[in-house]
Amino acid sequence: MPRNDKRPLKGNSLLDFPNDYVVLDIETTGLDPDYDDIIEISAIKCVADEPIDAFSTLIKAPSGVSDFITDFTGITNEMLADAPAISDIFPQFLEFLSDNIIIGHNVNFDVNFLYDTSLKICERPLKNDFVDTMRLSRRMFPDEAHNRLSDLIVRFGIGADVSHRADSDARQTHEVYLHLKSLFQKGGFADALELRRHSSKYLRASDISPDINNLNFDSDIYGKVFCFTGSLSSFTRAAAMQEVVNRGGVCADTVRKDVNYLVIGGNGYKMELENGKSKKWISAEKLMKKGNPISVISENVFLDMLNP
DNA sequence: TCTCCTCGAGATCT
DNA sequence: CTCGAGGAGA
Repeated sequence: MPRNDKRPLKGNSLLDFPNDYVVLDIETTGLDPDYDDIIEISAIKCVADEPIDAFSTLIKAPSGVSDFITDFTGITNEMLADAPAISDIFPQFLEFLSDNIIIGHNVNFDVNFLYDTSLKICERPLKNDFVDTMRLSRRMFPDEAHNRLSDLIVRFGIGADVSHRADSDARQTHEVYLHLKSLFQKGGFADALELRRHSSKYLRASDISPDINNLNFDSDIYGKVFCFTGSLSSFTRAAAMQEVVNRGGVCADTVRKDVNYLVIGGNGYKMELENGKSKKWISAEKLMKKGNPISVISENVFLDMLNP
């Protein structure tokens, strides 16, 4: 079910606070798994939230590290000279990781690197599910502008700065996780872990009633029935419906015999061209052939009707 | 109503 | 990558 063409067997992002897991962090030569290499892995195995084992190693980068990465992490080419190659150390890492849930900050970054490396070195995909402390904190602190690891360690009083070394960052990520878990269990974040499918209500034309006292009955819109298809570029569909009813017009959810105008949204028009006409558009043309006077108009024509 | 799809905006990782 | 808005079909 993972709709991930590039990594079809990648695990799922869990919205949960497990007790047993491996919290980890990696350092790399850059941001792109296709072009960059892992130069450090640190992982802490926890049972009942307590560390019981650890794995940490530097890894020799095939093409070395840039000055930027050395400045950013403190990892130099000299430090990597005696480090094991990825092919020598990765099987041990997979054995350490086993089938544990992975925890990390913006953990998709780490999981994607590890997935590709596992496929390349060990010829098997990394299927572990994972918990992202960034995703959790965004849900628990929706009003905060930023939820970087550096923000969270300050917010929770864990530390003043991140070192950008895997071992230290993994430990701080674990502290962040325990703070998030503790806060969640104290309550007040009831819906933070809920799957969010459709937060917005389906808009019904009948829900729109005039929001002004003086209706403009002089408009061409008065007494006419409108239906919309495609998304509008100038305003939301709700706002467009509001303009109609404020002028004494009526809005319909579907194309019916009594519909006078079908408005094709400007943003939707491109999609209509690519995927063909919408169902509403097609049913409007059928009704027109039967002799029902439905006008199919563009968003711009609709705007002209609003503001003659 | 419910489920599934597409799109754009915004944020984070080294 | 995740999320919200929006659309379509059953």
